[in-house]
Amino acid sequence: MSDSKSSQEALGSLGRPAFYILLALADRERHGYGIILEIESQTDGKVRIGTSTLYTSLQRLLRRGFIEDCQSPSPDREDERRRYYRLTPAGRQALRLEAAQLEDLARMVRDKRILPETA
Amino acid sequence: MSDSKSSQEALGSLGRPAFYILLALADRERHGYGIILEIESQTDGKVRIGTSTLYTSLQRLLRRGFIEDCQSPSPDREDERRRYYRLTPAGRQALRLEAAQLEDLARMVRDKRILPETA
DNA sequence: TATGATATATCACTCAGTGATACATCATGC
DNA sequence: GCATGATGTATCACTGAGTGATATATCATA
Repeated sequence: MSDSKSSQEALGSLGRPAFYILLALADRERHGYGIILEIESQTDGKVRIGTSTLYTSLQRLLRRGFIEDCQSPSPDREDERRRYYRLTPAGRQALRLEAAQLEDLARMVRDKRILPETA
Repeated sequence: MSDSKSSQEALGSLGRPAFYILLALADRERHGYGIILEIESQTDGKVRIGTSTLYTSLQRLLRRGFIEDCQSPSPDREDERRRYYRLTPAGRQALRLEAAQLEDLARMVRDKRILPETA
């Protein structure tokens, strides 16, 4: 094999659940359970993240520096159990990168005419 | 947790490399190395699948019944080393499903205005 | 007949996703 | 007061996907 040097990787390291999570945090900070509900809402109930997926993903995203803990947006009258997360600049950057790749991919799909209708 | 019954899953089981592979096989049968080149070509060299990723993915896709072996499209003057693959109906179905999910995701990205430009 | 591109394959490792499970707290009705 | 269901966070153990490294064979060519 030649593998033209720096091949092997370059595929974007975010899994789908992780991507949904970052996307849910794109516009504002949210707490874990709120992320689940946001994803469910945004996808008309089609995508449901389980709690194990959510919290293990959150851990990994924290470790990678893509998200960070933050204060509740409304500190008064707040549920004490909640833990809030927001995107870091690195996380936003990663999300942009993934989003761009996704757009490319969606374009490829359209070009290959896989779907009956794409309009 | 309540988890509203049939949660936990529903996320589409195809990883990105696997998706690229199925997409490369959407219009015609190809051999392994040809799939690598097709992906590289379709993405302007941005996405490069390594051989280990390719062949282990092909094995899994065979096992899942998403692709199958087939004859060379031009049996005369053919490289004996090549092994050709094509989509099965199940594979095409899986690809359509993934593609539809991808379109939804791309739409969500556009709605959230993650990218500076989407037009 | 050496070389580089083409071609397939496996191993071992890592990491992400996930079902099962546990447990705490909030809001509500009885 | 207290049971209940929704809300909320967390961990364990398992599976499965992706991948760098490596090996090997054949093709085209110079």
